[in-house]
Formats: sequence, structure tokens, C-alpha cells
Amino acid sequence: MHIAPETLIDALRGQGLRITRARRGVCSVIARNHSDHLTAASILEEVQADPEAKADQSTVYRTLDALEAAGLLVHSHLGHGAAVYHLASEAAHQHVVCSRCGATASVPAAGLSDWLNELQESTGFHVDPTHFAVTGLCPDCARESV
Amino acid sequence: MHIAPETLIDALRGQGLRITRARRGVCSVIARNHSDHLTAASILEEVQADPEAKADQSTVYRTLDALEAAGLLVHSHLGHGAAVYHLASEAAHQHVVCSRCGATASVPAAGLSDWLNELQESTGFHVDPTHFAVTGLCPDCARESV
DNA sequence: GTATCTGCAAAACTTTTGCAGTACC
DNA sequence: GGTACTGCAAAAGTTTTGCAGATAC
Repeated sequence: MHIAPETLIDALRGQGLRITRARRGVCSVIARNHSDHLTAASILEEVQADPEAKADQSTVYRTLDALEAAGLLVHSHLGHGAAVYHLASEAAHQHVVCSRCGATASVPAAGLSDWLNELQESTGFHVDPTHFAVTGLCPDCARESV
Repeated sequence: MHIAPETLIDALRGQGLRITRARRGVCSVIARNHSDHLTAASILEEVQADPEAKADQSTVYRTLDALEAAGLLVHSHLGHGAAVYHLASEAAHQHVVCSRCGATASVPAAGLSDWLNELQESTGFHVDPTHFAVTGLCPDCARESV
């Protein structure tokens, strides 16, 4: 899957938001790395490294909020501190996080729908299958802890 | 299920740890509210409200760490900021968190094992089924967002 | 021209850490 | 008595906020 910065920019414009240099920068970073697990810190770093963009920390957070409010972006907290952002259009996977070293892996959503339906019936929650984390031990840490 | 503070205290003693007033206080709070979703902040508040205990913030965190290291306690991050603690012996449930208002619900682990096995095979992660969060919209927020 | 954004700096919030003194065993 | 634990205070890390000035439309 591939996404152009313009897709994000246009979506922002469609929300009646103004297109600024900072927002272009953030959108470019996201478009460029949309398959990674982007943290706010890494987006920030990359935006600030780009002489064309150079947005402040707070601006990056506000832009991420705007993209999230527009339904383009989603973030999840995978354990300790750092939130992870990914495109809503690519978010149909789950994260597994190593509780010891913080390594992550992605798994497709298949096989989960039965449980999610059950869950929705018993709790009334409208579960978002695109956005959650499971913890465990990654292969390396599991080996060490034997 | 019911647990006495002494059970926790004894377990700490069994680890060669010293039994102090602060630790008794933290263990009491946990024993008293073991079925709730205890946050560090709420434990802290309740310990400090107890004239018999009155432990400092850092001491509470250190005690929670000790209990966790002893395998008695488990914590998970359910979304934004606050970690939630519960007894390892009662942890065999999942949390659902409302991404809008932060409301939580618990669901039993049943129905999940197939997916967890699959996940373990495909990623090599040793998944901890006692400790994770799913996000979604709680009934109230879902109703509002229609 | 004006409402929206930005940058800066500081605060909020949770958790961690250093260190001198206290208390458990 | 000696080591482990506590309290205090300050720091660390991420995210938010207030406000004056800049800028997109």
C-alpha cells in the first residue's frame, strides 16, 4: 500500500483546515513511513530534520491530533511510554509488545472476529478491532527467562 | 475471591523483604480493593489517607514494583496515562477501554485461546493472556457518536 | 482582514532516582 | 549493628496549554 502526502493534505483541507508548512511536513513524514510504527518522538525528530518543515513539538502534536480527529490517523499506547501512530487505513492489525524489551510485532486481525462479537454482546462496547495491544515476551526474552 | 493482606505480606517476607508500615499499608489497600481497577494514583491516595500507613509516593511505587517482582501483582497500561494494577491471581481477564471517555469493562479470557495460539505460532511471542487492553467505544459514547 | 496556526516556554501528569536518615531483622 | 527501606525533593519522559505573533485563505 502506498499513500501520497497529498492524500493527507487534501483530507485536512476537506475538514476546512489550513495547509501550513508544518502540516505538510508532518504529512510527508507519515506518508513516507506509513508502514512503520511511528512514535510521536520519531515523527517529531524527522519533521525537525527536514529544513522544509521544521515544526515545533507542540505543532506536531496538534497536527497529529488534527489528523486523528479527521479520522486519518490512529494512535495506541503499547505499554510503557510512547504512543504509536499509524494510518487508519492501514490499522487493521494488532500489536504484540514484549513486556521486557519493548520489541513489537504485528499480526493480522483474522481469527479474532468471533471473540470480538462475543465481547461486544457481553459488554455493549463497540470494539475497535484496528487498535489494540497484546503483551507478552518476544522470542529472545522468552529464551532468556527460561 | 478474597485475599487477606497477610497473604501478600507473607509473600513479601518469603522473598526476603522487610515488612514495613508502608508495605503493610499498600498490601491492605490492594487486598481491600483487589477486584477494582487500581491505579497507582488511587492506591497512593488511599494509602496516604490511612493514618496507619501514610507512605510516600515513591515508596508506593517501589512497593508496587516489589509486589510485581514477587509475581503477586501485574500492571497494564490502558490507553492514555494511568497504569492499572491487579493481583496476578485475578488477572485472567481482559480490559476494554473506551477511547473517548476512558470507561473500562472486564471480559473473561474465554474464546480467545485459539487466536492466542495462532498468534504465538506466527510471531514466536509468548503471549501473556492475563494482561492487555482492547479499545473501543463504550455504549454511552457509541450512542453519542451516531 | 481576520480567524487559524505556529513557536516558545512552561506546566501537567505519571513514574523514577539520589541521598541522607530511619527502622526492620 | 548493619542493611534495607523511607521520605523528601528533584528529575525524567511524554503530552498539553497559554499566549503573543505569524500566516493561510
